[in-house]
Amino acid sequence: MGIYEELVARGLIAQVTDEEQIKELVNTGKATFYIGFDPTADSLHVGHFMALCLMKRLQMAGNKPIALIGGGTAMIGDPSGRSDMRKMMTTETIRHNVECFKKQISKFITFEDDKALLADNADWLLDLNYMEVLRDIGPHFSVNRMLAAECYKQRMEKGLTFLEFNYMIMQSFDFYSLYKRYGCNLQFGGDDQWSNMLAGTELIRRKLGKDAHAMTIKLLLNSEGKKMGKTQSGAVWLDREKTTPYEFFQYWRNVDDADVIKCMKMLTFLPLEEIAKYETLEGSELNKAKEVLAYELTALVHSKEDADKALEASKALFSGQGDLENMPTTTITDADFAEHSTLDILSLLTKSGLTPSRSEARRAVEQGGVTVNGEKETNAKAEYAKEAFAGDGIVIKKGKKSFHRFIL
RNA sequence: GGAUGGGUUCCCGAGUGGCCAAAGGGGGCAGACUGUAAAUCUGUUAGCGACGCUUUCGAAGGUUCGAAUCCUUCCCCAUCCA
Repeated sequence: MGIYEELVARGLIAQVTDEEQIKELVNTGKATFYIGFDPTADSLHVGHFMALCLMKRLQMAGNKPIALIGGGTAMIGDPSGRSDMRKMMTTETIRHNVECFKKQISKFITFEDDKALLADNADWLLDLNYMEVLRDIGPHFSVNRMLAAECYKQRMEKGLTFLEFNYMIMQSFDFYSLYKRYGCNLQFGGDDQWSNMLAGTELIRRKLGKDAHAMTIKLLLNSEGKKMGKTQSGAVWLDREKTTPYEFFQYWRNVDDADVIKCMKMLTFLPLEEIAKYETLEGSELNKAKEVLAYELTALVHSKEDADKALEASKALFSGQGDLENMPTTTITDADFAEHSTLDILSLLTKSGLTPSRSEARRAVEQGGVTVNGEKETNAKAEYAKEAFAGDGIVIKKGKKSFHRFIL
């Protein structure tokens, strides 16, 4: 089975420009391909992770990846599939984000021995001359066709600015530039990028008379058709400062039954034969698969140690085995007792981040959602003296899944 | 530039002088049921020293005992016209 067939079997491929040619290119390791990442935040998230995995898979099959950071395109903001305009980012923010991206990407892809390239489209986009671009590239884009593109559909109702309208042209120009510079002949991207990517292959054909290809990755959607990797508090980040390994682990441990196998196929490097075994599991048995999924991903994104710790902690919390060491913990200091000799439960809940405000903490307590050391606590005025934190400390549980430990 | 309709809480969307911290839905959180799943039902969903107080309805002023609601100016968005 070639790498292309494996990608298909994993359900990663959504659309391709020319299946036969791409298969040939990729299976023989002759592809020089790129995936673009727009630095819209200071950390990559799960969506990027899938793209990075894909790069890695293809790299292992002998192809050469180019990770393109959109330091230039981020100045515009991709309107694809969005119903409102992105916030314009300052140049400083973009520069900062680019640095963060570079660091994270290098963790996944080997850049040694020229096996991969890291590029930033700011290098060629920022110095463009407007008139030259208009005359050089402009004639090759039909506004009629652009407006018909799927990616602008949603914006036709709400309004689309000229700034964002240009995104497609810039992305096409990227592909064209990479083709000329590095012989990049294949572009990967999320399925929402399809229109932009096609425009790129077209530009290359028109300008250079050469064939380049595009291939989109299925977006990681859950069974309800929503993008995965999002929680109500934001994205699931790959940066441990923004999403702790434990939270990351828990996110995957808690996916829907219907999504486990799909996630395994798309995100992990487990052999397909092994995944097939999990596929036969049913009902509560699927929890095993979820545990494996969470473990594998945590190990990939963070480290094996982090995965072990997260697994330990989750066992300690949910099945009463394992030890407390790896649970999210806050150390209480004397300063915390400076004003009063005791700490009340609402302070503990907010201090730990279990609740965002004291009001919400109060609600949680009064509704019976909080336990302290395994005992339900419904008194919002409960207080704890310093001695209570001695030894193993105090474990506060909010709801079924959030825990926090306090020690001295 | 002109005309018209708009900007309400996390989102959508009611509300057109006091009964409004603001209907309803979505989402979130919690409880019951479960398998750390889904579905369902129930409660809850601005903040705080909490049967009271403070801040909120695009922004700033004003009228009024009292404003999300009325007036003025400004900003922004959509549609049509130019």
